[in-house]
Amino acid sequence: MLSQRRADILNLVVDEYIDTATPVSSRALADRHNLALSTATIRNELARLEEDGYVTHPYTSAGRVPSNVGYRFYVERLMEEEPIGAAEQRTIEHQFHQAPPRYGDWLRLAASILAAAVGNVAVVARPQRPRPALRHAQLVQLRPGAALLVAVMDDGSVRQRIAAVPETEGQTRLGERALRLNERCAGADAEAARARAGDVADRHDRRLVLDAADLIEEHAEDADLHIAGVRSALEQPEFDSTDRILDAVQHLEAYHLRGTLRAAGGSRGGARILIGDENPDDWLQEWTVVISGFEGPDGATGAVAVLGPTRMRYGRIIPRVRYVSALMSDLLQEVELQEAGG
Amino acid sequence: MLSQRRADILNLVVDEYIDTATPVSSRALADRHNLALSTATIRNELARLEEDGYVTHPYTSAGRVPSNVGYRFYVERLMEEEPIGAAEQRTIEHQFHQAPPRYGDWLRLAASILAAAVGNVAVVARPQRPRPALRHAQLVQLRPGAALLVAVMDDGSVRQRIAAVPETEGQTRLGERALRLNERCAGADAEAARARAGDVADRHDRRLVLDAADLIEEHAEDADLHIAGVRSALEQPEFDSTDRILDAVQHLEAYHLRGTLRAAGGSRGGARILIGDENPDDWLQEWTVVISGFEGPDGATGAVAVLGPTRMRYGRIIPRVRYVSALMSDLLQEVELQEAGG
DNA sequence: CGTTAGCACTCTCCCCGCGAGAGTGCTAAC
DNA sequence: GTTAGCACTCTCGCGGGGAGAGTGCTAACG
Repeated sequence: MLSQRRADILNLVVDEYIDTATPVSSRALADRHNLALSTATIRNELARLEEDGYVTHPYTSAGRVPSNVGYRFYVERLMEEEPIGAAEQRTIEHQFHQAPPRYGDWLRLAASILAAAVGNVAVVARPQRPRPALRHAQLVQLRPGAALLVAVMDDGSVRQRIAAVPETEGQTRLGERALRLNERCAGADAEAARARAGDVADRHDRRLVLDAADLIEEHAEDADLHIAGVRSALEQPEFDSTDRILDAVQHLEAYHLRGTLRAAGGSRGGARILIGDENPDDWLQEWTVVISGFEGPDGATGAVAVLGPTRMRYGRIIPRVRYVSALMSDLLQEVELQEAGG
Repeated sequence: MLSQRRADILNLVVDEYIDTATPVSSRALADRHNLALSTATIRNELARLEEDGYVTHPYTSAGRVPSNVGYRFYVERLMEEEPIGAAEQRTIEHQFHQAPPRYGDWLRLAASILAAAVGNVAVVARPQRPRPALRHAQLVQLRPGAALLVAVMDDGSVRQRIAAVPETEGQTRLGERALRLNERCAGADAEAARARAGDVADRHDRRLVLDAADLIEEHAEDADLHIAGVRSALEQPEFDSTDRILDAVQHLEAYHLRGTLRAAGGSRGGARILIGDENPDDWLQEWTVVISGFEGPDGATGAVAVLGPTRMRYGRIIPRVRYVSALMSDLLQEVELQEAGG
């Protein structure tokens, strides 16, 4: 285990590096923080820390940079969380309550607020039930033979697919089919719906029941992910080359992030932190993900996450992810509604 | 008007510049295309073209670069459209028919295919009716006092907002309210719904009718825009500095593009082309937008667009935008459905 | 009068070298 | 165990300078 002094030094190294984004020298530590030590002694300690893998050298005779191990230790033992002041809390909550009534916009707003508070990419995933059931289905005719099957789930999520229908039937007949579909499948999860398909005599109706079952089972649209703060994240010095930026841009879109977030999972209440190579994804090897699950209505769970370079302000970001996550839970309990609107 | 020879030279300048992305010299024109002219003569003609505003000089003694006026003339009079070969057509249509059944994925696929074909940003906007009517509404309780109002429109689009409901009512009672809401508003557009609100005695029911009216009126979610090819576009030489890339990234997201596309409008059938400063948006001053509207079912209109630097391969891109747009119309008429799926 | 060769001039781009500066590791003294 | 001193290393920024590409102009040519 690390001696007290060495831990202190590591702490300072990480703090300093997070702040300046340049390798930290023994001189910087001696000057800026009043260690009662000479630079030579500090250098010795730094050498030991490097032996143990907490810091690295980009090249001989540059300062030290924390390693993933160093960050991990920092997050678990050293870091001081930056409290969310009363003013900041008010600001955030105020923004939340100015929310537009549209649900999607509201989630987007949440992402923006968090992104602004932490200066990195923020992601908010719409709460969903693990195994949602069908609330209501609609058929919207596209053209003869094809209709859009729109399914509203009991967690409010919506899924759509193109379904085959008899060529000869117009919207009226399709409406009747939708009615029967609802009678059969309302309240059913995928399994139940599929089980019920067997009893259906009409071939097209059966097909629709199976389509609906598929739809229930499918993952929700990626539109259910809201991303903000990409620009501020990419303005950080780690993204100096265009290649890095383009790589990041490519991965930082809803469609791809879906999988990432699912993999990272949501530890309800707390915040899960994945630093650099702790991430399963290749492209995240130099990123840190801070993620926290929150509770939506009725067993649904959503997630709030921040993504940034491993050199991120952990002490600031972690409590804010937790805070916004908790706020989301709260607001889904007592949503402040503007009485105006019409 | 331009003399034949001068028009020829302009044509070559634009072709060459599109190809190489470097200012075009008189020598390059003389060498690569067999003009029976000396470089000196070409230089004279270039000087005249510059006087008339068709080309510019980045600095004294560099080659010539087409101006917006030059591109405009090129697009209208000079350019040769690059035909879509049988093989390419097959490839594209094949990809389309491999579409996953989910509607959103299908639109996304369309954007990807187009983006791949043109090497630039492609956008596909879901078809929507100009004044949709409510098909069906659902209430999903979030918490006491608040519910998610989900509205499925008759063009298949879906809108959601948070609505106030009586604190004391659970999902069952809300279901009854939803039923009444549907009875009152099914088939109504925003105006009709609002008109009917007056007749509703129950205060909360009335509030819901008005909420529904708002929802009908609102623009659809930005999730209805599908974007692809950002990376390939940003790899082009015009995006050499990180600032340019970040600016582009910031604007190239669904939320912001919505307005842009609406402004550009969709000329059904053909393709509308906005070059550089012909674009209303500030950030598009060095972009060209090629946009084409397509017909969805039942009076709904969608749009297909390509965005790229003004130096884009017009002759390639324009017919492909038209083609994909037409394909979308066609496919919404005779969607090929895989019989498998369950 | 249009076309062309020749030439002087200009501007960019890239490479290179070099010196300043920052930091380390090591050694020897305290 | 701590510290001062020193040699050594590596980066970074700056300026010079030459090569190269291209133009505009002028004068000659058919």
